[in-house]
Amino acid sequence: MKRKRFDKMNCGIAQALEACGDWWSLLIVRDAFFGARRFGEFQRSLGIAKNILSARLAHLVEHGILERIDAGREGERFEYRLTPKGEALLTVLTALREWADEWVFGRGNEPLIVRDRRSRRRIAKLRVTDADGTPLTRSDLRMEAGPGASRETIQRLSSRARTNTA
Amino acid sequence: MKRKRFDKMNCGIAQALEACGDWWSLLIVRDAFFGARRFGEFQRSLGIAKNILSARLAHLVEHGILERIDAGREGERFEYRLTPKGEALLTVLTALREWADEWVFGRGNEPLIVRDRRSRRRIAKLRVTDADGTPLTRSDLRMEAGPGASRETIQRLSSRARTNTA
DNA sequence: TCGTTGGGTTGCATGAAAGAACCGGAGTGC
DNA sequence: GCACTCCGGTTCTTTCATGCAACCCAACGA
Repeated sequence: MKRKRFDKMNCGIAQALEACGDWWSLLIVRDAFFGARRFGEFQRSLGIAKNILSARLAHLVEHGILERIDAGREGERFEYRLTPKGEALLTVLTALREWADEWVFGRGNEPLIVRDRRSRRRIAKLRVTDADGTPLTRSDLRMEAGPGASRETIQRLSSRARTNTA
Repeated sequence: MKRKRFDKMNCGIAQALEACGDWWSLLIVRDAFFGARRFGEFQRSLGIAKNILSARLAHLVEHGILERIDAGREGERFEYRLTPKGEALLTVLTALREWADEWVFGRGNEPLIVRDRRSRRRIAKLRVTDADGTPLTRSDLRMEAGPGASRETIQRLSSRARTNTA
């Protein structure tokens, strides 16, 4: 039985995972952020099998996250570069890294520090906030159906409003 | 050949993916954010196979993202609840959703809108910024080894500093 | 008491990942 | 011109993970 895909789900998280939620995919994107461009760079840096890397790169290209560009004249040399859609994953990567820094490594054990190139100061931590910048947590939030909500999404949200108040 | 795991990698993104980067895992966490607690709730909501759900829940509990709590007196009824470590994944889920809202669905087609419960205003979009709040993109950033960096991480960063300036 | 529901486990069929081998074209040395 | 190497893959085999259906037992519920 083929693995279930998320592309029919009416949910942004599912769609994002469909595009780059496969095993290895976000590490490939991370390497692209670090400057990797060539097949061999990704392969050596990650220690991934070549056939898997090949499939993942194709999937990311298909979803518009990477772009495959001819690099050698007339040749069979290619580069994989982040598109704007791919560069927009910076928030996702940053959120993952900051989560692990705090909850896996612990403060003071971060393997990587990200700074603003000019000011040399560390970047600000990502936070979910109100429009005014007040930090919010799970219980402060309220989910509503948006313009693109399917009937199931609407039903799901309204049934939850009745039954659940966590 | 057993699937490669990321738990030995000296990288926050890899560690985060090790904990919740499996297929289905973040959707389970999403459902927990939406209020799901019981095995059957997750199963019906996601349409996931029961054995896989069982394995994923165990993995998330093992990594301290969910907590398994007795729910029936004396009984074999359990609930799965987000721990603080799990609730901290809110930024990750938000980053994924906002990315898909913009790059998959497109503005004006979001299936879900998240508001502050009190002010009823939409939450602010996550952005990677300087300490002052100035938005930053990939080229504004500079990666440095942190206190928890391994020798390989240090080498990797210094070799990149020499060869690459993207 | 008997049926039903919840919360799983087990077994099987099939797809996906790891690793190694192979391959064709471009460049390099001689 | 010819061997040799590197790059960027593809193909093959083995083993693991996923999906599905069947089964199971403890708690409720009537």
